[in-house]
Amino acid sequence: MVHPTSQHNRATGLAKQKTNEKSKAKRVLRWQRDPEGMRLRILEAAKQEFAAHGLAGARVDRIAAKAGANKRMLYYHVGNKEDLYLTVLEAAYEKIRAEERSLDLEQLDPPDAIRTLIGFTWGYFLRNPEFLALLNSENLSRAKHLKRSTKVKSMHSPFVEMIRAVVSRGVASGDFQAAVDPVQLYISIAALRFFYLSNSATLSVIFGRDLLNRQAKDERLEHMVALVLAALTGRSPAVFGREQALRVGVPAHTGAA
Amino acid sequence: MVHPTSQHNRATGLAKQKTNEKSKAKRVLRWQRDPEGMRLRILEAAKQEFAAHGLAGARVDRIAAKAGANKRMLYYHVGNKEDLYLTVLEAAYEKIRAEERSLDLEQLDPPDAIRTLIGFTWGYFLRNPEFLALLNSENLSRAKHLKRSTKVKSMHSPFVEMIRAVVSRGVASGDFQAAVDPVQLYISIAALRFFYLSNSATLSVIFGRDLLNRQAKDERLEHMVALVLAALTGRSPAVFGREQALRVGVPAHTGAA
DNA sequence: ACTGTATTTATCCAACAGGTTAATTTGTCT
DNA sequence: AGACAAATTAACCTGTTGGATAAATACAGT
Repeated sequence: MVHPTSQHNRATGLAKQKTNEKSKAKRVLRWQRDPEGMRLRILEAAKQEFAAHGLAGARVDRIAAKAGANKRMLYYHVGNKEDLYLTVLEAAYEKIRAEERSLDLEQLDPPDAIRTLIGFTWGYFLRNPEFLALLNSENLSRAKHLKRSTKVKSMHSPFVEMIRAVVSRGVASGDFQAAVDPVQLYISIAALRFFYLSNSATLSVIFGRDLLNRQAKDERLEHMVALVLAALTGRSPAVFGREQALRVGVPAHTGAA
Repeated sequence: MVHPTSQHNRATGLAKQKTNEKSKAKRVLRWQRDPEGMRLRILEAAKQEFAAHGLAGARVDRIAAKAGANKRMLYYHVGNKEDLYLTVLEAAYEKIRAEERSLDLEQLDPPDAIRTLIGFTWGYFLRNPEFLALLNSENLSRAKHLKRSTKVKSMHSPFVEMIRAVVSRGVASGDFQAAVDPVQLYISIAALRFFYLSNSATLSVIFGRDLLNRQAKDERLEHMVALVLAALTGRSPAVFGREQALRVGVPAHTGAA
């Protein structure tokens, strides 16, 4: 019955402060209006929930609880479950596109530009692991929702053009030997990081080693950069992947998936 | 009420043939026992269902219907939903491991061995698209089920060793310039194909072009082989990816995801 | 034919999940 | 202060879903 801060302490401001000890219980603790904040909390909670359980596995009640809100609020502020899902997806794309646009490769020499590009996206996905899951979820539904989103369709990644430019410069300068379809290269770079992170759970079980600790992640980044640069420059930058990989051999487990 | 062939025509043999028109309706059409067949149909149906909708989205009733069975049969023959899921997963791993073992690279010179390896796995995933979805599903649940499966954990892929051997030979023969950690290379090769196929739905929307038609798939295979071989040999095998990629430029859309 | 067990079917159910209704509270404008 | 819209809450409704029960049927051994 008591509205006040019913679910969470979503103290948006100077909310509760015992106020007047006499006034009816109803008025001791108050909730405040905060539509924008509420909407944001809902979207954040929904992102976590959808990322953690997928579209079908996500629970509307859990989202509400996590947002310190009421189920009715979701419908009031966003719409039904699928609307909510699409909104989350669109926000995720917007976020990554915005960060992508902040990257400037023009000053760097081609190999460094590639290094920077790979390092940047690697970092982004490490910082935003939910995005991986959201994309997988959307692919499971065969992009059904994305197709309906004119918003996302209009948000082109600047990376394809960046890659085209860098490769072009690299070929001209002699740094790179081969011309590559920038879309293919874009996909390949995305693949190298995406698969590793997205499938780290199963891969870790199969290989019997943790692929997400600091060292493993560093090694992976090193390997990806070396692989791509070796392909582009035609000069394998020393032994790539783990140093002494072949001489020393690889740990115990060596399954695969 | 009429048991006979109630859901499907799962004519396991010479099932219905109008038999004796006089005998009671109950006996006109008969179902036959076929435990092994039933189990297989259930697993196949379950594989499709789990691949299409994920673990949470899968519906036990749909699996039963698709298997031409009854819901009770699932519990009788396999167990509850999660048991069923794990069984499907284990069967999927068994299948790919079996095919993997059939691949013999020892006779081929190192570059051809790599080509063959990539082509083989590419083909496997094209022929078995459900496996992609199953793996994604399992990663969504952070390999919770795999961890419980001693079966899968003991099924090591022969590919890591094959790659180690091939790279080793390649370095010795001078075909390859760099030594690579075979596990990293294994993951990278897996990544190049997995991401492309698994994310083709969203990528197709973003790029505004179909990534799964014949030509696109051929180009992708070509690109993957070229990328890996260029990195290993240090000799970019001509322009890789799409011929004239840079000169001609790339189609209309060029977004990204 | 007779019987016990394996296999299969039809039916039911309690929990759950998404969505809706209606009441209550808050802030703002007058 | 009063009124009206925006925001929030609690309670309810209904179809679904995984799972369980119990009855029916088939088959093998005798």
